[in-house]
Amino acid sequence: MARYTAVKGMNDIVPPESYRWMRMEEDLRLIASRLNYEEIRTPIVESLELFQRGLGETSDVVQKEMYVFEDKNGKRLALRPEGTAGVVRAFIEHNLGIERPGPHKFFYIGPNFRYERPQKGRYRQFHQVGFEIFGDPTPEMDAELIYAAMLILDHFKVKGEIRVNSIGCPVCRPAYRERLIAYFRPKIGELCGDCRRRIDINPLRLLDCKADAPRERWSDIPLITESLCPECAADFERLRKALDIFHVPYVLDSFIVRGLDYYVKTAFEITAETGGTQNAVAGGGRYDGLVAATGGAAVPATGFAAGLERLLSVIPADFYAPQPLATGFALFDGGVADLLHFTKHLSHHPVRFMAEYTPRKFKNALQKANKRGARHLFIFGEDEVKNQQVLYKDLVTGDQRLFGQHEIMAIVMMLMEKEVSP
RNA sequence: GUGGGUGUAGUUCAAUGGUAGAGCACCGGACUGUGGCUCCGGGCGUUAUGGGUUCGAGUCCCAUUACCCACCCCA
Repeated sequence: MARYTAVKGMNDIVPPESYRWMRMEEDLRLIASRLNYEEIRTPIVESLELFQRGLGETSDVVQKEMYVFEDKNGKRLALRPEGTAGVVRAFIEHNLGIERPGPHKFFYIGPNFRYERPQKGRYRQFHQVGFEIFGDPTPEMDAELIYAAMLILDHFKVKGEIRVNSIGCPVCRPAYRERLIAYFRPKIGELCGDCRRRIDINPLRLLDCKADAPRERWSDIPLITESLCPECAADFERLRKALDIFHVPYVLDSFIVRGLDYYVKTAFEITAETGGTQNAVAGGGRYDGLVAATGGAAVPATGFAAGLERLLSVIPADFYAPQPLATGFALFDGGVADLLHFTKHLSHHPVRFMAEYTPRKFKNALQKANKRGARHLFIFGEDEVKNQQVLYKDLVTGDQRLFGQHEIMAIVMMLMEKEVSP
């Protein structure tokens, strides 16, 4: 019989890697909570229309990357390809903007799905953490958001580059769009096939085409930052001042664009050495029009998402050291009951412990403990059981001592002390 | 959707076209309650699948498939 395998592009997360995931997610939730972002959990399935509206009909995600299906009623549904649309829907549906005063800060963590060809750092099921702020129009809030992204990077000891841009608004972007088309039209013969197609659909995307590498080839490409309307230009200035106050190290990059239609003004991206070409670890910006476009009030919004696979790939390998393992063995049948009691008592304390109830010879217990990578060994042999004691051995230092079987607190204290200063 | 690379034991890898192997891991045993050993024993694996060439294919050719990498796109 053929063995079952995971679906292409969808990966199991198994030990020991799953431990790093658990810890990373714990830390992300903690950081979010401290900055007063509240968690919001939305379904993985939404109506197809929500994404079509929100992300824009011309985006690649909507056009060819979504998992779309019908339920038994014929309703068109989709696996979420990103997190923002669902959060916006929930924000509107539950009147979260009305019952409490803004600004409203939310975060989410979870899987997203896109039907793309997998490669390093890109999977069909991938995971994101996202931060979203509703009800605040200020570029200062954008700056605070970028600062939060920076805090996350710093926390995980990740060296990333923060690149910032303004991509204008419905007032000034159309004019820039025309300038760009006018600039590239005469050069159309020099462009790659994709860009020839894109020039009328989404000319902004020509800017980050890797095949054409426009920024190296032409030095006089019109820049969005030179075409901003007075309001966008002023906001961009305020953004930069606020970032300076936060001491966020950033570089201006006029070639940053966003793949999804809902973004305006502030746009930013964080790249890091992920080992592949997929080096964008996080990205986001302002999306003032999305809430209204989704059927809510005219609520300004800003946010970003970070890819967890990519984030984890740049977190130093030794960032999370597993808690030292303690292990217990009985040396004869009469020790098993005591070992069971010991397991039960230790389970109430924050120590990582596992027992094995097949009696072993002392030597074999040592070998087994070593192979398992345990630091601490507890032995229930004939002498110990007779005296209601347990033998403890530190497998690293070789030290050993006897404890009374009921001295659980003393044992726990010792284990925790060793954890702090080995 | 388009390219390129790679598929041999759980794993890492061998095997000039001529009998499919090793290390590690794993399981069992020996070694009287003190170490990461040592020794002994344990693997017929449709060499990814299906065709073809050949006296003979893990090896060469074709197709399929899976994985990886890249394009594309993005987190």
